[in-house]
Amino acid sequence: MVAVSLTPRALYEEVAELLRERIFSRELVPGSWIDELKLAEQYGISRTPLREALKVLATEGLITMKVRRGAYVTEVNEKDLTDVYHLLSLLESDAANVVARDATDVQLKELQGLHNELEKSASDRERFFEINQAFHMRLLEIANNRWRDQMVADLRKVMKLNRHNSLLKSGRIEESLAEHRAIMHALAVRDSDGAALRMREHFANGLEAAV
Amino acid sequence: MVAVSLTPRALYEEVAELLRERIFSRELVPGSWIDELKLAEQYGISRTPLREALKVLATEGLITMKVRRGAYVTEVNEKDLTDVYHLLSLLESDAANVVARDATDVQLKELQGLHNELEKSASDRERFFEINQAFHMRLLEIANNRWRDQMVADLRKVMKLNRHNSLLKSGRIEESLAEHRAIMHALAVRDSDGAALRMREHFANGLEAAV
DNA sequence: ATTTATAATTATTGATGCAAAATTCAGTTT
DNA sequence: AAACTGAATTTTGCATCAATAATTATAAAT
Repeated sequence: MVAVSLTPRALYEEVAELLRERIFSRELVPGSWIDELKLAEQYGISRTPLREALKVLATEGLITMKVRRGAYVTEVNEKDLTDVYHLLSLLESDAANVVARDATDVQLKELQGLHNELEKSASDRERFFEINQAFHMRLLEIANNRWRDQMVADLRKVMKLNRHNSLLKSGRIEESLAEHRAIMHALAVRDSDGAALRMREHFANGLEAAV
Repeated sequence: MVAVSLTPRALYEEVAELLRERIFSRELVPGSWIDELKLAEQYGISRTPLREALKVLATEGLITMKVRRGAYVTEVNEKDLTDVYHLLSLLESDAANVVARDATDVQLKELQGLHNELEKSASDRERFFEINQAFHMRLLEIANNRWRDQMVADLRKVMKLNRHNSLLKSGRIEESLAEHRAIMHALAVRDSDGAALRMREHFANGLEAAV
């Protein structure tokens, strides 16, 4: 018996995901051209779904397509990273603003629960980042704007093109925790401007580039 | 002799543009399924470039794809419009903030020039909207963040899916002009927070949904 | 020897064909 | 009459094939 996915994705979706992984792992380095024939052969598929996958990645910004020349992995320079990071900060701080204003008490309690988990995980760096990510994801979900969610997801993918996406100095964990505490407090007392401001500060201090 | 474009776009790009027009003109109404075969026949092309065009539109959010079911024009409800408009306001007000802080004097003079044109066009509604759009475009260009530009472009496309995208009551022109004047003043005196605030107010008053 | 032009090779873009899946319609059964 | 089963039709998804443009290599001319 063969296990079959409940929600079968199209082949081009699967391929797009595989390519993302290879790009993020820097097996496909920024600037290098994509060899359609070679990849199709590697995956044992034809070039049609591969090309469809490439178009998806192109609109995500991960690869760049040149007419009649093919596709190459997008090169992001320092300015690109700064620009993208700026937008992430803008979008997530706005999400914090919205959540402080509109979230239900139950939702705020949920965030508080996640934050408490974070406080307990300061010693375990791996777990700290896991909970941290969960917190930000949940915040976005509660802000309830699927268009923003999509934009944040795409921007984060671009950030991952960066070679040194490990801004996670262990010394930063304590500071990061303090910033998170400030954000959570502002959310809890429904200080929307304060929540947005704290989130921007949190980003300015540079932890959130990771993940 | 046949005129040939200097930068020949790929066929799927051309088709994507044609489909966008048909969607915006509501010839293809939100919710209706896309008939690949029929469209390919109409354009006299095969299904391959058409399908690639559909994937581009899908990532732009104009159409939605269901596995093994096909694609339909995205339906945007009131909440979607509110959400998208909120993000446009956020991104453009941030652009105003950045411009007030970082633009060169020459660039600010250029914006002032556009604003002066706008003042003179209050009587001609057609021209007013034209100049208005040019002002916002130029502001974004000067803010100099290609990722934001891309996001704003995509969000504006989604706004155009709206049936009543004519929030342009003629009485609003005078008020809109006053708001623009306030924005321009804040930019001119490099009051970045003020510029962002005025831009948000301008959006809150609802003109910028048009175009 | 260097540069230009032409030919050959390589790679991308577009068309066609085939297989698989989903929807629809008809027929039968409860 | 309504509902369920099954076949037929429609449509999507993938593969293969053709042609079109670009790059590289080779040859000739200045």
